[in-house]
Amino acid sequence: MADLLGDMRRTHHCNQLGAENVGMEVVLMGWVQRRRDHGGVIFVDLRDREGLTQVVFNPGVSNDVHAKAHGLRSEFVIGVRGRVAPRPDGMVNANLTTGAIEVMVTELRIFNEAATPPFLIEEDTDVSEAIRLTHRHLDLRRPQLQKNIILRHKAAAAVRQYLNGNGFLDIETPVLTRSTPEGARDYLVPSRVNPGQFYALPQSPQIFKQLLMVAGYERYYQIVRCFRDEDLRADRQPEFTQIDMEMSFVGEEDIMAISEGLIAYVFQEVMGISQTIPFDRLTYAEAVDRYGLDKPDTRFDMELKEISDIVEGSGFKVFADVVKKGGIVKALNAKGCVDFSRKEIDDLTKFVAVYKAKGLAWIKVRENEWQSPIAKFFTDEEKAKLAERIDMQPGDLIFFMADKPAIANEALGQLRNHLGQRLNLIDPEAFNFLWVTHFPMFEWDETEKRHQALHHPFTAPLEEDYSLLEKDPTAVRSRAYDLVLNGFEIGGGSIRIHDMDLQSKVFKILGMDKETYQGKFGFLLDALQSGAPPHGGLAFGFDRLVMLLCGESSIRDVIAFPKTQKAACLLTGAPSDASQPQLDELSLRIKATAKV
RNA sequence: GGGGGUGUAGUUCAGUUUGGUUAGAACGCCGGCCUGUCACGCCGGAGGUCGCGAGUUCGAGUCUCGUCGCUCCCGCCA
Repeated sequence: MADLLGDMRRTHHCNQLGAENVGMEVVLMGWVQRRRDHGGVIFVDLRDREGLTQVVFNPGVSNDVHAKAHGLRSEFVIGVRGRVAPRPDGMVNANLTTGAIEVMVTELRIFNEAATPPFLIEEDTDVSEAIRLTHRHLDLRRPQLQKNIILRHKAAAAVRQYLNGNGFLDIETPVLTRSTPEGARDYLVPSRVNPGQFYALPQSPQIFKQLLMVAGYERYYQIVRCFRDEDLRADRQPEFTQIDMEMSFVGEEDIMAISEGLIAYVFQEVMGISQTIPFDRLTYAEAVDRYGLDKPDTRFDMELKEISDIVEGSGFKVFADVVKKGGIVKALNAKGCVDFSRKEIDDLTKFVAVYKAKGLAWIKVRENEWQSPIAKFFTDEEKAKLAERIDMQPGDLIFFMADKPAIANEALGQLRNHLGQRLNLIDPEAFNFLWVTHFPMFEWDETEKRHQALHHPFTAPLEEDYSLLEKDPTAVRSRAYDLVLNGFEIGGGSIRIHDMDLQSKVFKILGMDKETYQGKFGFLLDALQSGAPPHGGLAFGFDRLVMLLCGESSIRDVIAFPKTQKAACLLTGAPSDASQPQLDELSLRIKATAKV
């Protein structure tokens, strides 16, 4: 039978007591981390969310209490009353904040016993993630996870504090909303009172925050849950949290400045480290040119060099033909890697094949010669130009990629990241921020034979590119910007279109006729005609940001109750079947093929 | 939708290459001893549908086929 709390009340937490408390009578409560029973004296490490304190049961103090302590097991929930005593000489535990003292227990209450946990509740648990997620309430007891979740709270608190102080209003937007055709797959919720119709869960509050600007609220923010029914990744969950912001009467500079201030504040409050602002900037074109990716990891150099102009007339047909067909040839200098084995290079070739690259040419730069299957195809002049462009030095290993620009850049950019890690070029303590600006407005979708918005359809085009909207949409640059941290996109936003005619034109370029866009976005177009101020905003991926702050490699480690790769919750068993009466009420029928 | 990895005791793994008696280890758990440990120590013990289902075989943890879970990646994610 479990003891009741009664009049026992905690006086301190388990990371609080030190030499200055010696002699004090205290009450601690928490979980039994470990029991070390010496037959006589029994030591228990008592754990609460703040830390550990060693409590001591000595038969010399109380025989009854000592006998009761003999039955303690891992994860029992107890309260102890006792006197703080200094550890005997030589018994101080320097690894423990409270290691100078211990609590000599005079009263023990066992509030609850606990089944033997399926894994040890400790810092470095080696247990599979499936088991951790199935017993998430136990996993969440681990110090590492508690630290992450507490840090997440602190980050959210700092965000609110900063934005509140800068005139932003926290305004809630609907979770049951309308499906929008562009973008990710929606999560749908059937409407009982409107049979056959569905709400969609928001992929982001995009349109609502724009409507709030039209409505005159000027500065809005929300730490808000968003939903996308797409396949998962280590940094992607079906429901995730955004710091969503929007401002009126501003341009890019204003939003970037507020964002930098926000990030710097969060880093100062949460991590106690200051960030240099403003952050560096690159245009999309420059980022792709130098790093191959639109979210480059700028913690290390090793930039890509385009060599199309040097090799287009060369005797190496593979390169020359690619350039002739509109492709590019780029090089990556892996400094000092000349001794990579044939197998290592083969493995890297397989690595880039994942990104559709057809091959990976290479040159090993030795003291007096190039060791390479392709060196023989180049003239001395071409060799000299290559050596200069790529900064070849003896000891270098040069990789070449020739392909369509999108493939060559992506594959070589990913190879750059891969080598950066493998060659330990990355300072794991560093936080490198980078704005990427001037994204293209549209990209051509070959399968659907139409233009797609790269960002979203409400993003404003760059004014100087207006003239290109009709004749060459893919050349139009947008007023969109992403914030990149250590190679992760942690935020993105844009200046929005606040003019009805321009918005209609963009819808048309996206392949919608007037009837279609009036039907889907008529309410937005109406709003734009009713006094819409110039406005723009940004949304941060809060989970990713916290993941990087915590030094974790998966957002599941900074979300209290995450889902698996199949979008299931192993703890609750969601998703689950609906009963026939529920389905009937919603006018739904399950296809026979959906059931196994 | 596709590719890779993985699944054996409560947990982490070995055993699978080359099918062969009672499937091992560590930690955890249970019992005993132990008054200064903090990964306590010592002695003893319990614990396994080898993910699931078919098949091949005298015999399957091991081979074949299917299927499911977890995970990483590609596609997808405006």
